[in-house]
Amino acid sequence: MTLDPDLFSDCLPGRPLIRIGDKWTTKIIVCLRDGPRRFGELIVPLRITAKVLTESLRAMERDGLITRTAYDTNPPRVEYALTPLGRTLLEPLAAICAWTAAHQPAVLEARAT
Amino acid sequence: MTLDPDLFSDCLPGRPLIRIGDKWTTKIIVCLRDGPRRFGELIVPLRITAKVLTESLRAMERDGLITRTAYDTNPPRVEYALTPLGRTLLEPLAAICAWTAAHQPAVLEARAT
DNA sequence: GTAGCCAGTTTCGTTGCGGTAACCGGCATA
DNA sequence: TATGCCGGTTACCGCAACGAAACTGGCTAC
Repeated sequence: MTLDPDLFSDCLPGRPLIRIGDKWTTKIIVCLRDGPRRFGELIVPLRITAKVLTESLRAMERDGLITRTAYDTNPPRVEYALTPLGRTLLEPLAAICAWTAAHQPAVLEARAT
Repeated sequence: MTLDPDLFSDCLPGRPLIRIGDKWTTKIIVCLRDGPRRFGELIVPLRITAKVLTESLRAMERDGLITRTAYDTNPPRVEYALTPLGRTLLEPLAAICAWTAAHQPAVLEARAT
């Protein structure tokens, strides 16, 4: 019982990470890695529904991870882009991706036995 | 529409990561960082219920991340420990923790405005 | 005038994670 | 006899994430 009950207070909040634990945030960030993208350019490769994509984008905008830019053209054109803050997430995300690529087979094998 | 629809197939499976997206796995791994721990030594600092802890431990055992060792004593004594595979998760997890420690204030500030 | 494009919104329903509370079985102590 | 400890199990429940489908609105092209 030697563990500090608040061991995680500054490192692992309620959820493992702000919006990193959910299904879509990480994928959206990876998708915006190479520059701004339009709504329709996110919805197709992510295979996400419009409603869930909108919700995710709004939440990430609130958190300062992305920006939303609407152009007053026709048909409407909206671009989403990573903020500098959002861009800082690419590095730890890459560490996670590397771990998955390296060890997922081992996990799947363990799960099978 | 230039993105490969299978962009994430080898990097970000259905969930962001095997059992990394959920609420407890990361905390359990951090908790076992310094050596084996008993059931009761996990349940107290994690502030988790017995049912959810049992479920999480079983799942992590299936995935080969931890081992469960039951000693035939009285009262019963069960120890959980990280496997070498589970231990490899500490490094990417540290990257996430570092990001959170560095940028969580910025996120909270963005959320407030 | 009708059809299509883009970026949504709305409604409704499903699923699954996590939580609460009660209970169990073997042993030890009072 | 009963009470407590340890490591669970079981039944039930609520909520938030997720999804499918239909609809909107402004503009353009046919």
